[in-house]
Amino acid sequence: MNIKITTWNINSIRLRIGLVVDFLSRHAPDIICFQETKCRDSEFPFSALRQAGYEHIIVNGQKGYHGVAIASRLPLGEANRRDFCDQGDARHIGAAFTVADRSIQLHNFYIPAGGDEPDPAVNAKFAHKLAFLDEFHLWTQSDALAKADAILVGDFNVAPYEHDVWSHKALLNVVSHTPAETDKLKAILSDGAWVDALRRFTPMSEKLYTWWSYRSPDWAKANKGRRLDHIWVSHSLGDHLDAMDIFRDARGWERPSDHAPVSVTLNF
DNA sequence: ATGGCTGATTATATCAGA
Repeated sequence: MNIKITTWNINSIRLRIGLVVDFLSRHAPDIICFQETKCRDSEFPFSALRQAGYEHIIVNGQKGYHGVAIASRLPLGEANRRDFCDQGDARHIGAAFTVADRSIQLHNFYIPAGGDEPDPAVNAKFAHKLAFLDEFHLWTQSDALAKADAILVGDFNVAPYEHDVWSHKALLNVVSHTPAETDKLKAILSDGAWVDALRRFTPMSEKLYTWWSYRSPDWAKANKGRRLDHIWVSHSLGDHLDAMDIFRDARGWERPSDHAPVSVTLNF
């Protein structure tokens, strides 16, 4: 059997619930993970998602910004929400689901963007991002996770490889592609516990983007994108990866998110 | 050409995104 999992930085779930329902009707993932829901849990559009067939919903929101959620056709185990860096931010939610008699942990992240200045000494947001990545690294090595079937998804706000950005040279000192960030992300991957699922299907020499700035007057023509959104699977699941899609069309829908939805399909 | 935009806020300018 197949299972399809989508991640989408939706940039306000209330504003774009219509686009979400459209996406779900067209592509029918089993599970969808959202970032930047930008609402309190009490304001989350549960009923629209339930009507679309996603009965199992867990949320970790806050007023106005950040916020993550998971909506699923499959039952989800108890939600866990870890406050990385102890700042009270809603940036993580996780839960287990079962497929083919295997229990798989699913963790959904919204890693800090990091502000403008790529210097932790003068930019507290960048310092926060680097500290978050360090804590994330340690957490991936914890026993509970290291021995599990697990999938990590979300907006990591880092484009780790040369061809994850439109110009490696132009962005080397731009937050999201600085060596301070990309080295940390690559170190987590190179520990060997994770498969970068999008790159599993696309050669390192090919450009691959999931985000295009709102500021470009013609984002599609300029195509100055970055691969900020990620799906990593534990090595135990690597051989089950069956397909990957970046739904670039969704970036061109009316009043779009600046991120495209990204899916992987696993086969068991 | 790192911002030319966008979203949320007991708003009408400020913060956040990246």
